[in-house]
Amino acid sequence: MPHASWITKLHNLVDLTVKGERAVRALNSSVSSITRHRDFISRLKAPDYFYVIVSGWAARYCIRSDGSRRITGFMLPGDFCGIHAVTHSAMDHAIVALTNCEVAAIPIAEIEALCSNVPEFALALWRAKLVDEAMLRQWLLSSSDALQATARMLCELSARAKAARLDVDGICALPITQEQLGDAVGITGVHTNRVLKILRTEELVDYAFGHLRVLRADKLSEIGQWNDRYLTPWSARTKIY
Amino acid sequence: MPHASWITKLHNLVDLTVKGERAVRALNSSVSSITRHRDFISRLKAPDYFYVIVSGWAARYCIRSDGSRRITGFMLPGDFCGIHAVTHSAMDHAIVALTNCEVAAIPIAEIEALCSNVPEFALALWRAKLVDEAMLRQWLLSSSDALQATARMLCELSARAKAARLDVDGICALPITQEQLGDAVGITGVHTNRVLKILRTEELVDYAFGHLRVLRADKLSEIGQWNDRYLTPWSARTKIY
DNA sequence: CGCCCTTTTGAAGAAAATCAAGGGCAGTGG
DNA sequence: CCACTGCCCTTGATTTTCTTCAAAAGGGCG
Repeated sequence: MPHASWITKLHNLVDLTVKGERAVRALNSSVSSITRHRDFISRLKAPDYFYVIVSGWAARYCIRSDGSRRITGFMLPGDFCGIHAVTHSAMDHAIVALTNCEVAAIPIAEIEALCSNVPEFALALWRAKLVDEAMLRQWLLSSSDALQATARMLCELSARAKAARLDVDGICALPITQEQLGDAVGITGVHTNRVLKILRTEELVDYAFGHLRVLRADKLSEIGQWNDRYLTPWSARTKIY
Repeated sequence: MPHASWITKLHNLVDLTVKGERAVRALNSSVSSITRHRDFISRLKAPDYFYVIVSGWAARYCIRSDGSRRITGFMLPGDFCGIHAVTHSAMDHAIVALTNCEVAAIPIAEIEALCSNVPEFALALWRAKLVDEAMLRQWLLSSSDALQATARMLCELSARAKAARLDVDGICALPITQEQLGDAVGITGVHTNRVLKILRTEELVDYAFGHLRVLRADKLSEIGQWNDRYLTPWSARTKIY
């Protein structure tokens, strides 16, 4: 069960041994296609499987009482979810396919066995969760300033797309609407549009529906008060920050 | 090494067996006193120990480039931290004592051994982390409305204090300033004050420095769009939401 | 072509930040 | 004992930011 992007992700997370990689590839899973806008993990119940995104983009989200939506995390190919299933916990949020997706569903028992037999896999799960959490903290951190929050979001998505090798010549797919981006940043779609206009006219990014190219990574990071440390906190850094 | 509040917390998280509880009590740890406003886990490096709050309040926080602070999580007696140490990861944030605290430092190796020998302890760590993450999502959800966010925060803190048995006759200690509360809610101290005034004049809470009593839990929950599901997602609920 | 979805822009209004100043209370020291 | 100081709470006035409401323009597709 290859799913190259997942293997890439795991290698980014830990030193996956040959034995470990073999065990991951040997997992039973069934891949299904999810159409755009459909939830594949719903709220209030424990998910039935552990899921890995094979292709497409998904998002964690909650609906407010006024009907508005807040996206609390993006999931790219190689990303996985379903820890709630492992801990027999009900979801406090749902996960929706933002684009048409292929997702691999893996039985919980297989994941549990893998955690016991391949220690670095358990470590990978922990690290991935710590990164998820760090991203949430970063989102909270910049949530008070729309320009900063948007710049930060573009930096983060661009970096994650690069890490997942989803970019080609510096251009990465960003198959989401401005409204969806706003739902994640915490601002309205209208305001997202205005903020993106600033970033474009300042020639910091080349953005249009479907793709993103960061033109001035230095400037964009500065505006977004962003750096990539929190995405791989386990890697030794020689740089002084 | 009792630390009753930690045992209580673990029992809230999982069905801790007698053997498991004995193993937890047998842990080696050294308790130290942290004076108010001092960091006991700093940013950019992996913590040296796994920590359990014995008494006092602590908080996870980040500093923005303009010098302002965002609190991204409160820690009450019984709460623990240090997963970054277990995964050999650098912290993306720091943890500060909001009041004078006693914290128990437990060597990482002891925690790792406990995870191997007491399966429900490992599960407890996972569940606690899922709750931390759910809290962050909730904070993000309500971050656009100060009244809602503040009401929600008071609901959450009150519920957590109750769960940790820190309340007496419905009054729980809340030993933090309005500015600290604002740092957590994501608004200025001045605005926090105005919002609290509303909640007080509406007679929803009895709040003053040091203590909180929720007078109208129903109303407060409604304003804060809050319910306690995300705090214990593993417990079967018969209620229909 | 016409429809739907998305983007874009304008104008008015609401929410929160900022700036500024005063007040209460506890601890400190003359 | 009382002035002084520091910290926190409180309130008012002004300004900035973002939302809301509204409308029009672009683009892909049956």
